[in-house]
Amino acid sequence: MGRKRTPGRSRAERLLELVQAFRRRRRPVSAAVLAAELGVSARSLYRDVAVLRAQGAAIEGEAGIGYVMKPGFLLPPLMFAAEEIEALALGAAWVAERADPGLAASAREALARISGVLPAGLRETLEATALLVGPGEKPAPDTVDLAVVRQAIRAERRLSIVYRTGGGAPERRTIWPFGMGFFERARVVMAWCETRRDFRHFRTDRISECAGLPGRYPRRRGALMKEWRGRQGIGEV
Amino acid sequence: MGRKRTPGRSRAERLLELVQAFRRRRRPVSAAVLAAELGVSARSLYRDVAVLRAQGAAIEGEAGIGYVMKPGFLLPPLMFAAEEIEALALGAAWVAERADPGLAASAREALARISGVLPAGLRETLEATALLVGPGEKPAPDTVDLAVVRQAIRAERRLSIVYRTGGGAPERRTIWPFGMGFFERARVVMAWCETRRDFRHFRTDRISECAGLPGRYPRRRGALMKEWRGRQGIGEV
DNA sequence: CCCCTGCTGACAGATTATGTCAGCATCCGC
DNA sequence: GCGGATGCTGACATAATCTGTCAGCAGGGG
Repeated sequence: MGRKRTPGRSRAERLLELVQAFRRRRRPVSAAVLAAELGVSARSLYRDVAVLRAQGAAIEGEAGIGYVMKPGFLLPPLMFAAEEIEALALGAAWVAERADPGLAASAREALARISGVLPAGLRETLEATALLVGPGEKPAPDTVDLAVVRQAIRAERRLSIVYRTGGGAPERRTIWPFGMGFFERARVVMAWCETRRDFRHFRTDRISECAGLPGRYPRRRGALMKEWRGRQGIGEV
Repeated sequence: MGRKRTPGRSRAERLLELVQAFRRRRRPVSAAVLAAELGVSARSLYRDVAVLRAQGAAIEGEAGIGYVMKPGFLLPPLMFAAEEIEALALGAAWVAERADPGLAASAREALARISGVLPAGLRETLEATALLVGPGEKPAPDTVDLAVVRQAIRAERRLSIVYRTGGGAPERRTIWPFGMGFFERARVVMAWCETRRDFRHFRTDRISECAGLPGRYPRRRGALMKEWRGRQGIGEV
């Protein structure tokens, strides 16, 4: 039963305080100490830690030791040359304009995050950027969400897709995706095709279904990429 | 009465999302739009704004207009998501591949700076990015250093260039550059041409000489850009 | 004048947060 | 191995908070 509670600040505020408390320390801290510092019970502190972890904070807890938060939760201040900011803004603008909607949104989101840690002068440069991406023919819209494909690439997971080849009927295939290529008029998934036992490219606008399969594929995607590059006669990037 | 509620994320999470939503925009946004974006009622959004203000966010609301958040909120943004890093990497790769050498180098440099603040996992994502820019026809190389042009744009300085039009002999012109457009097969400087007393585009590969003149041109480049947009029938970005 | 928009108060019901208690697992020093 | 410190989880009951709806006021722009 929640007997003694001092309303105090809101939970959101307390969570931020907890982050600051972690950042202030280098040595491990016990939950009891932090709980006392924030004026809550140890149980609540465990819950708060769980929330921060769910948000992506790398908080490590060891029994008998305490908690340590590794850096990389909040974005630290960043400094760039003006031309570097313009280069980032232009690249993000290109992605926002020519990639699939999910990646486009991510580009805008990333730029917004960077904007949040820039000094005032550079932020103006970013907001008033004069570098524009020219209009042009865009790739046909996709049926499936390419974020699913990218997720599979990152996690090295097999995908089951339904693909319509140039002149044929749709076929179901199982692939090991390891890359995605962005051309001016098309996007392509690079993969090892289990069905064909060879490397294959799949235009994203011809994929009508796409579902991740459980388990990883048995090779590293870096190795697949390297082998594919060799076959393509493309050098290292 | 709270009738239809989708549990969704916690309030703390939503508040951070709201900050990001503000940072993503430069133009005023209405509470209704933000509420829809966050999946919450307008009333709740007003409450959220009140909370952020209490935390020190400079959010300005004007009746009939909407909200604008001024920069300088002490709460830094959260770390990038994996897909955001991929979006940045892809954009930078495009710039590195398709822009002029100076801007390409800046893009790589900017990415290196970002890489420096990433936690290990994200740095791997960045370094082993699976998103590639497809090969394609690149713009013809330039004779002049476009960094000079960009510098002039940033500083709103007049430029003296020698330009070769489609079928004519090279001419010297004085221009007020306010933007640069990156097309698939060409790069273009957008400027007000003093000689022609009108807006003009200049393909960068046809500029054979380029030198900054002292002093600023008498208009703000943002205003020039806006007017040019109006003439082009291009909406706001 | 009308519409859009910010802003506030009230209310009731749903959701969440919290402390207490109890127990298990893990790491360290002894 | 033992004991203490510590992380971690579940259950439970109560208090606090959150939320949407409704209603209304005020300011800005056309």
